[in-house]
Amino acid sequence: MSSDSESDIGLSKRQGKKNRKSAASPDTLALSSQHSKPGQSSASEYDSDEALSKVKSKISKRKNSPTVQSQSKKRVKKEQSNDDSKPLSKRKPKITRENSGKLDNKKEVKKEEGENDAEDEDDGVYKWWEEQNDDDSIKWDTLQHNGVIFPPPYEPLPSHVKLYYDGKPVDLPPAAEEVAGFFAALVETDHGKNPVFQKNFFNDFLSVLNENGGCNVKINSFEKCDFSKMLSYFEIKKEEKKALTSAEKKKIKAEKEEFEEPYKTCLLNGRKEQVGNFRVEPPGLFRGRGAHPRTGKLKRRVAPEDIILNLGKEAPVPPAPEGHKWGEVRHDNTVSWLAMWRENVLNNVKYVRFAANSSLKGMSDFKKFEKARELKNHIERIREDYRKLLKDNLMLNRQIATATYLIDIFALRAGGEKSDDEADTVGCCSLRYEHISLSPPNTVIFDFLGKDSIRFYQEVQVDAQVFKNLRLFKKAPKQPGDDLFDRLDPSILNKYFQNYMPGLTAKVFRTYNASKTMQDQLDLIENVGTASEKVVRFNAANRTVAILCNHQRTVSKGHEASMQKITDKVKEMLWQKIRLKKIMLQLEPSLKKKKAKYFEELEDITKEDELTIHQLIIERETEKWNKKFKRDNEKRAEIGEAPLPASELKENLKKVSDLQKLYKAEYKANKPEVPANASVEKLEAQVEKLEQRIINTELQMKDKEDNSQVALSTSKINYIDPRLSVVFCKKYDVPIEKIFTKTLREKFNWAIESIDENWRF
DNA sequence: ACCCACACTTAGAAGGCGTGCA
DNA sequence: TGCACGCCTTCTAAGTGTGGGT
Repeated sequence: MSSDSESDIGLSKRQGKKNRKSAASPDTLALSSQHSKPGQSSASEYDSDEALSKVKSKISKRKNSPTVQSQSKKRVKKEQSNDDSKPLSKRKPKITRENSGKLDNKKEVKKEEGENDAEDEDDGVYKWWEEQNDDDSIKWDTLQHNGVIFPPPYEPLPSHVKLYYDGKPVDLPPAAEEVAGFFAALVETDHGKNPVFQKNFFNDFLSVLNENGGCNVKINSFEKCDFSKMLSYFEIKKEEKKALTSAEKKKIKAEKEEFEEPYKTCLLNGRKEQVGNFRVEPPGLFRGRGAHPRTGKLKRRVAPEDIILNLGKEAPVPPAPEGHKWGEVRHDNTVSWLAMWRENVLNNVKYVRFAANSSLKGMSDFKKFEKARELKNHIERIREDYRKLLKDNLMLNRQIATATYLIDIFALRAGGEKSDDEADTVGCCSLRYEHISLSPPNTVIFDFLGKDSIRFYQEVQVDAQVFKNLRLFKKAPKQPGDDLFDRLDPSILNKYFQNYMPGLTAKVFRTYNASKTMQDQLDLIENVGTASEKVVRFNAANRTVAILCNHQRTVSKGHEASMQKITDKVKEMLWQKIRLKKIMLQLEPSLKKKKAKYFEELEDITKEDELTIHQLIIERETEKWNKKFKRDNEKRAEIGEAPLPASELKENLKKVSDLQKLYKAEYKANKPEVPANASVEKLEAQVEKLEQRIINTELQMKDKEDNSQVALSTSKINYIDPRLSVVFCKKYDVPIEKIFTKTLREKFNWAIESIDENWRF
């Protein structure tokens, strides 16, 4: 069939790898290239390289640009200062107040600080980015914190709220009632309707029920359980909470704040830092993403005995809750977590960590982006090499080259092995036969579920040799279920990457390509227009990156409806516009010939459309007046005034029906009525205005549609070097607040504070 | 060489909250 | 001025990558 009878593609299934379908014969190692025609590759290599050479040429262009020169100068400077760098711990005894202090003092400190964020900065803030710190194996010298917050104990439901089984109320022991309640809250959601979720929940519910002495009814069928009473009780509770006065709400919030205050921060090397997730995860039903085999299982309540605390030897150990002990207290300064426990559903470890704005997180974020920037210096060679390696005789090498190509060009993730009790999702190395389809000469269709079971669907053109290789990797006896890259796993790939650059791994390519793309996109933006217009363009650039990384979100519930609304609005405006033009022609029929173009669109609205629009307007107006009448009267009733007479409403509705009559007449006559004081000039101005509004609305609509499935935040938070955004704001005079939310500004403070406008990724 | 435990980053959903508009 | 809507934060699941033990 193919000219690629490039011989033996042995299938070596790594041991321990998830057993999918067939395991074909053990492999022969070499790939004899004798059949591969030399001319073949060169002939077809052409279009393939387009994407790449584009990238390359941009890189080489940049090399000669002045910015790069200034950059390299900077680097020299940095290196010099490197020389006198001392270990982080010895430098900067810049520890202010409450240094060795007890955390308990914090309340007063907090009061002093008041609302002012900046105040904190002028003496206390630690500008770690102004220092050198190459060694990150030691995370801290001293670490003090107050432990974790446990969720409140379960409060049984009032006795009239029950689970019903087969129509009968059930007296559940509180522990089982709690689990039933978890499900009740979800019955109407996708989770609650998912059979796997239901089954897993039900099994665990029954175990808890048995563990706690059972109940008055023999429960053995999920279908006979009626959770509706519980659900409506929860809904009532929610309503009640919402209905509280704002003063009450404020008070509750303040109390919560005060209680949480000690847990929100900790002392790292004597400096105050935020803690991220200081709350222990409450019990609940595991909400796995995609087709997760364990979704719906009970995630059990975590006891203090399950928790391992990590803090400095010198730090006081926070007391465990009354009558309890901590599982363990550890003093490991090679890690940056404050507490951990093991969760029962997947036996995964959960950590309590520093917040994103902490120095430790900031430093590693900074290093991540510097590493990605370092890849700039190696990417050309890497690309040259994998280009050659695509034709290598050794199967392993071909797979390495092909995988690298996919990771580099399509920003695939590494794709580690997964076990049977997780959702079946894949990345590059774990792609299987069925995940790509090949369509000659060089089109590849990817269709698979990636991280979080997000679908990756792309039809792309690839390098001719890549196409050949993929066909080779799919060659019989391989079949659906088999690994495409049967010789590969992320660690092999990463080892290969290390040859180019220490610390280079598959994920660095994603960061690099994302930030590089952002830089290129930002370079295209002209410095014109208002700040908000520039933000729109920034977001468009951001979107390019998000699409590259396949960051999606589920379309919101109301999306379609709200799109329809805008479409209708546009149509109505169009109709208005055309109507105005028609009036114009009645005033001055000769215009039609004089400005033929201008009147071309007169036929753009069908009679049918016209009718619908008429109806829509009439309905809207009627409703508007009815509503207003009702509301006004309600208000009057409240202040004890007599209701407005029905005649008032009638009068207004009369106006509407007059309008309706007018429209009817227009529809019949097939031409609008000319208003008394109309003039061509006035009408032209009105048309102009409408035209502008239509353009704006359509733009807004497009933006909305484009954004409906794309999540910009993930790339903004994790992939786009924040210095790019900061430089953009400085150079284009856009307030940083328009790009970064408060949280993001805190997280990226290092970028905001340290960058001048000539910085480039 | 492989496996697994561990530590850390990256991810979308859910829910809260502020705001702009009829 | 109420409320729908979209933005932001919180939550926790789901990845990647390292390193130690066998």
